[in-house]
Amino acid sequence: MSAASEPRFDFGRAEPRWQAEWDARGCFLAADVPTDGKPKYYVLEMFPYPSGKIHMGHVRNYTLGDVVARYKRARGFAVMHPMGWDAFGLPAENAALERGMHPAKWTRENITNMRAELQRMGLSIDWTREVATCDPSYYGHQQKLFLDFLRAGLVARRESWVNWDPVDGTVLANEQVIDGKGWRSGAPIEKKLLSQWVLKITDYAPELLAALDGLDRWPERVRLMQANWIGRSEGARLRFELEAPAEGAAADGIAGVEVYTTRPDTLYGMSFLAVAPEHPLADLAAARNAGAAAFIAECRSMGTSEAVIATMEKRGFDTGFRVKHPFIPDVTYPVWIANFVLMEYGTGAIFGCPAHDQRDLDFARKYDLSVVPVVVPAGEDAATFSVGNEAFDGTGVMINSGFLDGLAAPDAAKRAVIAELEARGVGQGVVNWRLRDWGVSRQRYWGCPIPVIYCDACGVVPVPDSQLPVCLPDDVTFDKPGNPIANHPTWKHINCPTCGGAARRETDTFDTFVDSSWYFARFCSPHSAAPVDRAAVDHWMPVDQYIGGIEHAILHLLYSRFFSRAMGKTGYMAVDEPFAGLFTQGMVTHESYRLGTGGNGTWLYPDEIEKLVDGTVVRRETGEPVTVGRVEAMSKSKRNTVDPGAIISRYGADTARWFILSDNPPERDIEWTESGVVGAYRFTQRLFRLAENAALLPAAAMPGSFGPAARGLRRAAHRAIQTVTEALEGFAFNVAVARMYELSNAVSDAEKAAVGGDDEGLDWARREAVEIAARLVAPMMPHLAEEIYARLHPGSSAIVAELPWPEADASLAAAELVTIAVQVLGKLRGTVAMAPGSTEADVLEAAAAEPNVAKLLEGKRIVKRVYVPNRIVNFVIAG
RNA sequence: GCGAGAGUGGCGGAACGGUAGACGCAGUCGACUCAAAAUCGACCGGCGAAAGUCAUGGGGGUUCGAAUCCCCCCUCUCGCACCA
Repeated sequence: MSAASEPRFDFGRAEPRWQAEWDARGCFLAADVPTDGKPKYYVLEMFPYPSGKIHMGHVRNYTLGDVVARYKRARGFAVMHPMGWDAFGLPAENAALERGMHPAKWTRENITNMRAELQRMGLSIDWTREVATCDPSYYGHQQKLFLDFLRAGLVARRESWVNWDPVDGTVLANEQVIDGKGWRSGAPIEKKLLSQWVLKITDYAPELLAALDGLDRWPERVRLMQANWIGRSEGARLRFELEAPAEGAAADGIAGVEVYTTRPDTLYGMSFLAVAPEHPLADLAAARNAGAAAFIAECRSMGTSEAVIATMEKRGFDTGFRVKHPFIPDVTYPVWIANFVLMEYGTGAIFGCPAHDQRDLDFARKYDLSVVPVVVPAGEDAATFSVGNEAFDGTGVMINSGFLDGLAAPDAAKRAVIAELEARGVGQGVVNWRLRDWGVSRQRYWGCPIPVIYCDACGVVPVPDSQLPVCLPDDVTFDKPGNPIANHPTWKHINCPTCGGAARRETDTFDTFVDSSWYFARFCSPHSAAPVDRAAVDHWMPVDQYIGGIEHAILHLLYSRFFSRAMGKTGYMAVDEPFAGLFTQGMVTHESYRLGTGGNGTWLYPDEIEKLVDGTVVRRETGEPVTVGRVEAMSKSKRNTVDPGAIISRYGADTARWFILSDNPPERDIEWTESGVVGAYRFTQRLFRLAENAALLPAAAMPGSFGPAARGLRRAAHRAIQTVTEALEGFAFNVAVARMYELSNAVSDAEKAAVGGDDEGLDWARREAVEIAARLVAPMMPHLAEEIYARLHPGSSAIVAELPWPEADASLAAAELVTIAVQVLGKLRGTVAMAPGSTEADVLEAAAAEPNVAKLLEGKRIVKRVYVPNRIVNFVIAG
């Protein structure tokens, strides 16, 4: 057969043709409120930010979801699989600043491009449900939800600290703060207190924690991370009286400091008290002490991110104030301002017990404060136990602690000390939560306007529902510092809806996490005049399978869980948990390349380099040497990206889908390699060729009996139905791919056996196996599957996308013999082949007779015989 | 720093506590070819002539049996509240 007549899967023609066919038949449309009686299945992947082009992470995410959607459809579910755009956010404003392009135009162009790219992937998406969060027809409903939350008491106004760039006159995201400086201006950033709208997620902290137990189709680690984030702790609040009241500027002197601790049992090990730089007592210290003021000012320039605060050097300033110990008369401790104490957690003040807390110990060693152990580990001598540079935070027995001595720490001692605090009226046991209320105000243009009005006479006035949506002004400029909406000459000026007097609009917009906290509900009825249609959400919610990156394990998922409850409270929805099943995928990584040999040259794109036969890597155009860097997440800054569009053009969507599924488990990071893609491409061609050869065989009635090769092939095919199904159910897509390779190898073997051979029924079995292969591979490579099926059934109007999932014949799939491993003392010494139903006695006899095993057993006493049916025999011998 | 994961041949990985390395990629040799590509066949963890033996990041433990369960350590990844 010459190369020219070699059958080839022409993806360039086949893929658009099948996409058009699915579209024409409406294969993937769902109804808002279906009446077909089928069980529903809602598959959702995290919607993308429209950055301009899809990246490999998207290909992976949406391929995973599409496999699930297509598989569930074949299993008889009515599947809803929508797509939309998380279209508000900072990058659009950056584009405006850098290229003078309006965020709306930039975003809409990006959406158009990315939609086309996603459509080329052959995803089984109901595009009639598409929404973009930057569209007033979406965000107007969000404003309505917010106003209903406000009326329901779920919203508050509160001050909080933000990163402030004094040069750009703007608030910075944590990621825009680099080494304490603004990324654009380079100016040292400051902490600034701003009045913000918050959603009261902490009202739901206990419930959000408790309900995690019911999320049995979520990864355990995500539930753990959320539980830790919510951070329930049991401790005590206690008040320390100042030795002498601190004089305030006015009459509001401070007489004491309230502290929250999870370890009240270590109270006798105290050596200092520390307050956050933002604490009122710190303010008082600053008022009378220039050193304190300078230290606080320094702390102000260190950013608001917890990670930054926790990793920097622990530093403090002694205010000169002293507090009294609640139980020990006449003993006082210094009050420090410390840069590692968080104003947002607990009361913004701690007592320091260096012996039993690492941060306190580091601080005490730096400033030479005393370190008194009050808990000794079991087995340690109280007289000699001391703490070096490692705090002891384990369980033990109380010492040096007055009435607590001898009690078990921490639990019994905690109970005793709390009882004493309560008896003396200086403190009480409390449950504390790490979770903070959700600040949703952003001083940015490209977001959903917060629909409130400020009136000097009436105060804060919600925008009346009839005036929604509050649309963003289009005619904004980005040439001045600050928020473009606030700078707009007229937009914010409005008459108060209550009194009619002059008033101004809120110029802050919502955090984009608000947009993504309810889009899954909107997808159920994307054209509804209300935020959601109750019948539609009642039918479709919760999402049965949600798929996205692990990087969203906490914030997005927790906010969405809160939002569903808030929408429940305001009557929009009855489902508390929006995502019944969650799958978190790994990242897509690639080698990175830098010009030169020092590893610090310009980053190069993968298609700018060439790997020579001797293993060295050079720049293709110039031959300059290139350093191959580590494999890491694809990112624009490192230029280690691969453009999915180019891959699809060159190898086809099925190849891209197949590779991204094949190489490793979906929850793990995947390294994109060119050779892997070529391998995937070869498989599409191989499967097509095998299938087409079989399709050329005459279609005939099923024979009455089959020869050995035909029986073997049928066994392989029916086993593949079982194993591929099992793998898909378990999200083990890489295993499903491996099973498909095994089936194609079996078809290939049969093709060879057919040459010259005369095996009864082999032609029929080949056609059967190839049809099974097409239907099993369809969720993963849908275009190829259709193409094969069409060759097998010329003239038929049936398509794989509308066919049910194949059923395995278990009797055909069963093995004729099983191999049982035989061990002696746990080491493999041989195998025996047995019929599947063999008795234990028969298997043990055959195992003992295996020559190698018999040799080892000779003259020995068998102490124990371990027998695991169909798997293993282990002889434990003595003597 | 705190919280959460991951680590198996040259590479990606497979493996209800039960034959470690399925399947793929790369590679080596061979067939076909004028040649190349494609395709097909054989080999493919280390040591050893073989019998064997050592091997799942490192060190301990539980078990008849551990990649899998427990403890300690190392390395890498994710999150840390205004990136999405």
